[in-house]
Amino acid sequence: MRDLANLFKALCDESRLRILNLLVHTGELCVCDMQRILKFSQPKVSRHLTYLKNAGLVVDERRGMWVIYSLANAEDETTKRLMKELKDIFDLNPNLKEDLTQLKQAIKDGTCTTYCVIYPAKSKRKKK
Amino acid sequence: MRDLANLFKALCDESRLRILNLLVHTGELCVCDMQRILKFSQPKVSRHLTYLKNAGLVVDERRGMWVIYSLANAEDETTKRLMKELKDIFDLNPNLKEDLTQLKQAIKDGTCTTYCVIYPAKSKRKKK
DNA sequence: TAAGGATATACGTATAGACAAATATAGAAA
DNA sequence: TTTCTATATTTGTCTATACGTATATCCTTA
Repeated sequence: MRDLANLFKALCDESRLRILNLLVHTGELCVCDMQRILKFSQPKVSRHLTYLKNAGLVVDERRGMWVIYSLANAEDETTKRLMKELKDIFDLNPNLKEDLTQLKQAIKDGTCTTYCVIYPAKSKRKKK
Repeated sequence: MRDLANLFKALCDESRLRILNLLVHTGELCVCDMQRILKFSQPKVSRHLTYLKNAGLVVDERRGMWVIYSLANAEDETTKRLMKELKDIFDLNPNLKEDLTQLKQAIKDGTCTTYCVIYPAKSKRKKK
């Protein structure tokens, strides 16, 4: 019960929703990419990612110099359902769509570290 | 965007989720019933209901001495989808189920004002 | 009008958490 | 080792909001 409230707590911040939106569409992204795309300060991205990680919504993995965050595989049915719904809800939102435009632009410009430096071979990757 | 975060803000409190759960299953309920079933102080119920009302999730209507709260008909697609999903999510939660047991008990005992005093004729009512 | 029940609001306190700025740490490369 | 880049954490400040207590308001009924 408290779990359910905490799940929504992780979702009740605009910055975290924007981060999740990027991850929903890419699967994974390094911190500095989110920072650049969303124009957040570095500590700001980091703090929100820590929050999402503690809430069990994302996982992180170090890749050399970078830390890659990706969506966690939800363990419980509730989180699973909600995250699935979230995907659709995100697509209804114009502002979130704009963030995705920025993301695509960064990939095209070669300024997206995850796609252009860490994993240059492919733009769609399989999970490890 | 801020709207979406605010929607989740309304859902990120355990007390408000418990209130919504009752409303999801009854359609409508007066303040004093929620207070008794959830064992909340009167100002606590009232404050959370005001919060939910400002968030556009519930509407209120005075019926003589009582104020009846019911679920609002969501105007936007996002809220609509989320509330629909919420219904299923609530049913997965044992604690919320326990609240419903208390509710049914109150109806049986005749201590549920909404069902036994305000609308004694029927236990399932149509909306006004 | 007075009284009482139902509901809302005001106030003070406590806590969570958002932010910026500064600092710390980790890994890569010189 | 030193340096640079990426990321995390600490600190201090500020805001939102949860709570209980006290008080106000609204409506019904005597």
